[in-house]
Amino acid sequence: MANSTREKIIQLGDDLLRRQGFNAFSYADISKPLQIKNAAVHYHFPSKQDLAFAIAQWHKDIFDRFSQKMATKEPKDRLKTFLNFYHSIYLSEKVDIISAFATDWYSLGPNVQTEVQEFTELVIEWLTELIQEGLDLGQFRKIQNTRTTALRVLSSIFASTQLVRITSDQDFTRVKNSILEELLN
Amino acid sequence: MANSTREKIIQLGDDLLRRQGFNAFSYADISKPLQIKNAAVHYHFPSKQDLAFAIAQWHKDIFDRFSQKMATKEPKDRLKTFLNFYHSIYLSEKVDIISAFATDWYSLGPNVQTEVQEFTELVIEWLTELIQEGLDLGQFRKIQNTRTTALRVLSSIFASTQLVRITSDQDFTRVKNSILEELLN
DNA sequence: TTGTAAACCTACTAGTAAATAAGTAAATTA
DNA sequence: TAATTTACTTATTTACTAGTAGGTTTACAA
Repeated sequence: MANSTREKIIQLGDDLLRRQGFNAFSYADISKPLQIKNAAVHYHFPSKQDLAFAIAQWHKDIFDRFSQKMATKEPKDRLKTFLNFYHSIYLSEKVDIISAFATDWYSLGPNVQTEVQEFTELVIEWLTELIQEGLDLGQFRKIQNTRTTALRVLSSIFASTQLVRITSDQDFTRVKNSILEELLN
Repeated sequence: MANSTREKIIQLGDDLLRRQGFNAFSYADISKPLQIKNAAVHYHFPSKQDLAFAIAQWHKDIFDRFSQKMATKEPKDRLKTFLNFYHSIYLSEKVDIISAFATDWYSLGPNVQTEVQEFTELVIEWLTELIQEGLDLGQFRKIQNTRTTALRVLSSIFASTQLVRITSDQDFTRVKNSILEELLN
């Protein structure tokens, strides 16, 4: 199943969405590299909205597996893994999936928007819990409200994947390290 | 000059770019509301890249006037005005111009990219100086390297204008206040 | 063996995109 | 006043867009 055409379309669609934006790629950009016809993509995803929905779902699944795998690790390491995950994103010239969806927000159908909202809330809550646990264990420093801290960590990381396109690679590492320094005791 | 067709096209183009994205609007979206023909837009901006360039330049000019007007004010007030400026952006359902350009980065021609890079560096340097001054005057708390702090302020604000599209309005205010709290003595 | 459904393909439509050529009216300049 | 430039319009081109109708192959089941 992992290498089914459907899966390949989702992965390539995700790549294009995050590298170029939702309105900047077409079904042809997907069918050509996969060496299938345009209509084959439409067979799996009748409309582009259906594809967007599937991509959102896919990320939900990935994050679910990620958070389950991380559950046993301690907050400090979970945060580091999370930050490193985004580090690898910016290296691939892509932006984070949430910011990608956010910028193309008004091109998305209501069901896609709902799916993205659910996924985002999942990530924020995961981060909030992580920070709370870190505080309880004395690994983190208390700065402000945990959700606010979570939002700022997320914001900084999201924006960084975009900002480095404009400024320099160094700037990402700078921000990443400062988040760690700020939180860690 | 302020209400010339050229100026109107730039302002409407900026609005569309930041609300929908570069690839999500067409010349028709500009010509229709202005009640001119499609070709009239092409007269002023032969290609869409020319329009993007003009929008970038326009923001450079605006920021130039902004920073000149702010020059006499003290760092604390300058920062507050800056944050409030972005608060008004998110209220208008638009995203910041830099993140808008960043997400559509690979749809932009090299000269537009250069212009955006120059503008971004201008803003970062302005913020860096502001923070340094605030530190010298004892208004701000030293957290880390000034450029890093500037990047994090910028990142948080940029991402927030995007994130609030997905989550709630409250989350923006949360982040905005936390930036102030963190910096101010 | 026949039937059926999944996973395609060929061929097409209707609409929209950016861009251009050529013409025109009004204002500006020589 | 004549020539030129500015700011458009009409009309068209080329290319691409998402999406669909209907036919074909393959595999698997009854």
